[in-house]
Amino acid sequence: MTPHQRKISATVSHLLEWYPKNARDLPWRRSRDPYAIWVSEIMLQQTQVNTVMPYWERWMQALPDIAALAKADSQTLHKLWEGLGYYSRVRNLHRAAGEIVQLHSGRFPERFEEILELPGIGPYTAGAIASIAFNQARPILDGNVIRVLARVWGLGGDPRSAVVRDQLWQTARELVEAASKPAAKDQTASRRRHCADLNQALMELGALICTPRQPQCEVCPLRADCKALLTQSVDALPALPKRPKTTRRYFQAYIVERRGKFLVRQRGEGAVNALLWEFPNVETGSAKADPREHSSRLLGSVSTVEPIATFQHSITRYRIQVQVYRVAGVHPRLAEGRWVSRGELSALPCSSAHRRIARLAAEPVPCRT
DNA sequence: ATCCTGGTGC
DNA sequence: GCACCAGGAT
Repeated sequence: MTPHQRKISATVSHLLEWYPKNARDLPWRRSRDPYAIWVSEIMLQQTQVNTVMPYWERWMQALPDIAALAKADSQTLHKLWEGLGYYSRVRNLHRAAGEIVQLHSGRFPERFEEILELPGIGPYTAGAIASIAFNQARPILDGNVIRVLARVWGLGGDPRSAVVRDQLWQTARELVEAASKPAAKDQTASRRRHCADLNQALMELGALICTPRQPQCEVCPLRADCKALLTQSVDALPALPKRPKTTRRYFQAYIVERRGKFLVRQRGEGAVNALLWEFPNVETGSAKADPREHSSRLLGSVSTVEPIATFQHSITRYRIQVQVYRVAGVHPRLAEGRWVSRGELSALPCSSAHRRIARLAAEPVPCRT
């Protein structure tokens, strides 16, 4: 046995020992249903556990199986996803459910290659489903696992470079394959879900102990195996490249209310936040752009334009300032969009920013003094 | 306030 | 190699 193989095997033992005692009791971990695990993995892409939990519960309640998802309409799905962001994920879930019904008789495929074919499922998610739902020896590599492996093996260099990325995948593969083979010293009945547990342990360790900042190396199950700890380079690993600087952008949004109804419009298929509903808005060049000029250009004609609020939000690398105005005197014939009641508005799927504007719209018009 | 985080698809 | 979103940590 080479030193490398010994390290792989020690890491597997330590992780499998640690995981059952330290894993969080997350709702999707109580399920073996590949559908439930798939939904959780898609939600967990780019989104944190605490955010996902209520969404997953609601989703599973509303759409308990693949057939229910396949039959659901786009508006229901977007409403269930509202606020999670990256809305292409929900469209891909729907398309994939359709493919599973058509191509796999409604049963979630078990072969890795077939899982990987489904829309919205890449190498990470396919590995996660194969290992967690079906206990197959498939590696996973997400941000958490990259951090753990880069530190334990002391891998410098950009983890996104081909060389380091291949090293990381190879290590992840060796770990899960080692977990899949019964160890000489431990052949009790407890050896069963070891591929599932090993992969989840890697992620859980990254989430709870081997964190980006202030990792808890003192209590880490891999502290005896960790190269970075030995060489005091934990804080320097993984060596991620700096993110590009954020760009400031400025938007104005208009609350147009007439006879208790609000003017809203639906975003196009190819746009950011595709198919979501929004208040009329324009991107301007600066925070000082004239709201009267921009709103009348967008809405035909306006009488009064009153500032309501300003807030910030972020999409990808953009830092966006939204100035919200209440606009009166809009000709319903000139303004494009749909007029909806307060109740209808709350039923339409919106991005977080426009849901926020909807809350402002619901507030009573402030009295002028 | 200012920093940081994250898989897939094109 | 970039676009996609909404947060959390400090």
